[in-house]
Amino acid sequence: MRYSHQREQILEAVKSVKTHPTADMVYDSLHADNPHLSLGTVYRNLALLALNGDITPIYTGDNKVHYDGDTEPHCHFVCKSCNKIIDVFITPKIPDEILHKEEFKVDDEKTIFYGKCKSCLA
Amino acid sequence: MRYSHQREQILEAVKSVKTHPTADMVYDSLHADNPHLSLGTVYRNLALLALNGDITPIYTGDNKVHYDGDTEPHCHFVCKSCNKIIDVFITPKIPDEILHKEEFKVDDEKTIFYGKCKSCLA
DNA sequence: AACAGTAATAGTAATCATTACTATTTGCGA
DNA sequence: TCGCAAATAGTAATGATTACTATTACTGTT
Repeated sequence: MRYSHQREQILEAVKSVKTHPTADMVYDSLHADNPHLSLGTVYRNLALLALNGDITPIYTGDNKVHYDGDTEPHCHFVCKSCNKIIDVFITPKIPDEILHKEEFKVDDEKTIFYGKCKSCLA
Repeated sequence: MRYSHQREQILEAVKSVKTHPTADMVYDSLHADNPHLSLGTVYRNLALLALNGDITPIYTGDNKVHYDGDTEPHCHFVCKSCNKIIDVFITPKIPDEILHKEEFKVDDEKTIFYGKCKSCLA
């Protein structure tokens, strides 16, 4: 994988925020300073960076892929009202009985909690 | 919510299989016997049934919503090669420290394990 | 420093899942 | 049976994502 200025910017854009942005959000945040940046480039690089383990995709069910710049294993909370994603710094533990199944070999886990955030509860 | 023959069929189609079908798959499985069934009806009813708690949506990251007819709390395994979804009958336990957070109130949890299934490992 | 080769980008078009819209049908209470 | 609101069928529209292609720009070599 060759260096590209765009990829570096995209990685930095995801790493520098705690908002778990989508491709569209990353594009918006960079487009002002880089008018020639292409949305396709953002999509392709987010996928590449995720494949590379530099960022983590989150599938909340809102029909958009969000990305987390923090690759330390942790969980997420999703507000069913406003769709906000909040980091939950619990280390998910893959149960031993799952690790030794014959049917499959697990190498990753994603846990999402759903509910209502503080401001939506009020 | 008023009774409809289509909704009953759609619910039955999801409940009767262990394959975690998408709207498209449900449509295909019913369309042969019901040539006038509309895809939009399938989508609308799957969403309704999920809202009602009769089926459970699964967001694996393959950009399609899958549905599980088994509403007992359990986890899923997703093969990163063939995208097959396998039930993992572990009762996920929401940790106490999460249940008593001030920032949000949790009322649901979804856990997905990722890896390779037996046949894709071979 | 110029060259060549190839990976990456920009810009646009296409795809695919899902939702919206509207005329028609149907469940169901009066 | 009548009437009405809810549900459907069929089709059009939307929105996220991917594909395509000509152009650009890294990077190893001379």
